[in-house]
Amino acid sequence: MNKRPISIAIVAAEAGVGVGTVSRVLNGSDQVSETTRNRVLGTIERLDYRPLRSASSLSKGRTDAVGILVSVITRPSVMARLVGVIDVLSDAGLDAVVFNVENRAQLDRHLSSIIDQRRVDGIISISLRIPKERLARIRKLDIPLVLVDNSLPNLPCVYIDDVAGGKMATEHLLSLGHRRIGFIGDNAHTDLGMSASEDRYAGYLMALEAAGIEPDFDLVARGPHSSEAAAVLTSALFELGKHRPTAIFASSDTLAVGVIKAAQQHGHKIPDDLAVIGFDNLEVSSILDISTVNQPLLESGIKGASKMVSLLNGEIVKPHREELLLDVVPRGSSLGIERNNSTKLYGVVEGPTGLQILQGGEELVS
Amino acid sequence: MNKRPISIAIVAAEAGVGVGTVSRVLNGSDQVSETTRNRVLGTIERLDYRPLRSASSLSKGRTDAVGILVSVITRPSVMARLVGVIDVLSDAGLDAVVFNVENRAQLDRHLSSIIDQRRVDGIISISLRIPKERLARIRKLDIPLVLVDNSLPNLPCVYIDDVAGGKMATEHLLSLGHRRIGFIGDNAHTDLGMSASEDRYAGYLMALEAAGIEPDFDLVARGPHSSEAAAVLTSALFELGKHRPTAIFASSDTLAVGVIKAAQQHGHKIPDDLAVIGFDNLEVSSILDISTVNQPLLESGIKGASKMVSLLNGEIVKPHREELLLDVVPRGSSLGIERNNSTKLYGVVEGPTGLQILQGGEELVS
DNA sequence: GTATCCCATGGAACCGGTTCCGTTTTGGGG
DNA sequence: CCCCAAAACGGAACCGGTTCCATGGGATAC
Repeated sequence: MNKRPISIAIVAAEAGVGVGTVSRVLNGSDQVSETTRNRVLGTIERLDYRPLRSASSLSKGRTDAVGILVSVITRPSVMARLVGVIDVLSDAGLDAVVFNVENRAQLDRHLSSIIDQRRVDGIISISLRIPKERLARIRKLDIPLVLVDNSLPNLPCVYIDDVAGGKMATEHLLSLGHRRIGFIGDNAHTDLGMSASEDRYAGYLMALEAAGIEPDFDLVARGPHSSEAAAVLTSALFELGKHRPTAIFASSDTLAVGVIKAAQQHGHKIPDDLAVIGFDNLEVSSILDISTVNQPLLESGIKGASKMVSLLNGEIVKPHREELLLDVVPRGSSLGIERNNSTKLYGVVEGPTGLQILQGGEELVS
Repeated sequence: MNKRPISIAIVAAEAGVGVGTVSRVLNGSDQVSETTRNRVLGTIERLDYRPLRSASSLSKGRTDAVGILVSVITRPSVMARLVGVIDVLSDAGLDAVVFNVENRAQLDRHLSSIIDQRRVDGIISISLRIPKERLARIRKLDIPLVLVDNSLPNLPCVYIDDVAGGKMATEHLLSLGHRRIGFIGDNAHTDLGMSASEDRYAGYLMALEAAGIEPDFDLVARGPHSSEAAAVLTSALFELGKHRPTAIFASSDTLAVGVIKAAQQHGHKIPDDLAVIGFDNLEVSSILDISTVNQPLLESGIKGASKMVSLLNGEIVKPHREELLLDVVPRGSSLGIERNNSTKLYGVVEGPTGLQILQGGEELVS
């Protein structure tokens, strides 16, 4: 066995051509005659040769990889965006290098190593705010940067209007006649600049003001981004007795789940005793029939990554800054109408051992 | 401004030393005198120089990156493992290149490009079976491979015994007196070789047999891995009337959620009319008080990535193959005991605008 | 038949580090 | 003060592609 992997020089020698010609064939140059091309391709095939990534990176001056900065990756909303990003990059032949960021120090460290070592051609930041000084450096070095779920002037980004979304959610509860509306949100995350929850809170206040309702801060609570925390906070709100809220806007579906859980534990009926609306339209909200504000999560990732691909190809990014639209999805947790949310047409058939639902275009496996 | 980025030659010239010396300083060789080292470090600092990743990759013959093959990434269980992997790699200074695989063709394409272009130093496969022919190639090229949530002879891997887990879950229901126990699982995913659901089904059959119960295939149902599908299948099982199951083992918590949802829609009380146990111990099962079989998800990722780091450092991987332990987590969906699952000691305090739960070591933000 | 042009091609230089080898410097003992 | 081994160091060769430039040959034009 030949220990040393096959290099372009070996291919060239074997095919009886120069290295330049092999390189041109590899990169689809039209400066190669049909016969030569075929001979080289044949040799490549025969030797099972693949060019080494790092070598071509060095000479081409680019890595064909994109760095993805992600905050608390476990959140379903973040996940969905990430999947969209990865799929698009993958289709474009770009490596997706994922950096999980949990605090400011990590963000700095990752950014510095990414930028300075130029291990990637571009950076996609999901739900994270890039510190100003880093931003300046990125700009100076001309490294493409796309923001997903975030917005900054003069940068390609995909974002939503969280303030408007918070307003929509609150207005939905107002339209149902509620006047004592609580808010449960995340702790302000100044560290990484994730301000969605606070922005939605701002929208909540705006909606109340527009309705001529004085905000009651006893109905406002914040905690960690978890259902458990939301449940504890909701329980605390129930201790207000007669002054407790008749509806709650949770700044994310994850929190809404906790709110509902707490209400049930206290013996309160949803939505009669307490109406609830969340945010994000996660899978869980559909399953548990929770009203929510839908935002296109997967789409945000897809569009963000597409912008990156365009940037790297030197194309003009069509909508440089793109705002995705929100819409209220009213469900049982606020309307009280029993919805049949198994709307998908699932065909149940008899399988070899028990019932079975076949998946799209899939054959029954015996 | 100097357009061209700073290279090691510039640093060497500036510091009045040879490139070799700068390189030695960068790589922490002890063949450099203290004074020279300091001078070089000073110059590096002053010029803000960072070695180019692709250049050092080429000459060192390694990329300092690890490829992560992931199946349907959106599943919370897969996610958790992925997070564990990324965090460990990141701490070890390795790039995490994520490849999302949705079908066999994609798996092949990714594997081929990863392997042949040597874009990564090692491969971690999460919940995926690597085709035999690829495996042979990986072995021949001596590319480190670690399996997470999967097991193959002679390969470092972290896995669980799904059969035993299925048995444990079923035994839990049996111990509560149930005799008509249903099973709801995933469609066999022969494409990517994800067999967890089928393995758990095997354990289910074993437990029944051990208890002297003839399996009733009318109580078995499979479909896509979603709550909605599970709900539909559960509804179908309810149509059996008197012969319907009194308990259901769902091969994942995601499915268990659908089972419970369907039972509630049909007016059946959990667990009195129907006991349910899931698998994975996802966050959702804790929130919804669903009994489950706990498996260490995050840990599997951490351990798998640690093995990879050891392999790349040329160290011996301590437990070459590692089986993680499972345990039944009984909750309200089978026991019917109202559990207070807000066991965490959350301290609710008065914030500037409303109630607030402070997070670990975090300051109150004003 | 010859001049002209262009297409196809070979190969050297280059990308920016690492490493090895040969040379210089250092330090300590005689 | 000299000698020698060991430490420190400089720099060429190298990793494996890409690209540019020079060259050769064939086709076209005259």
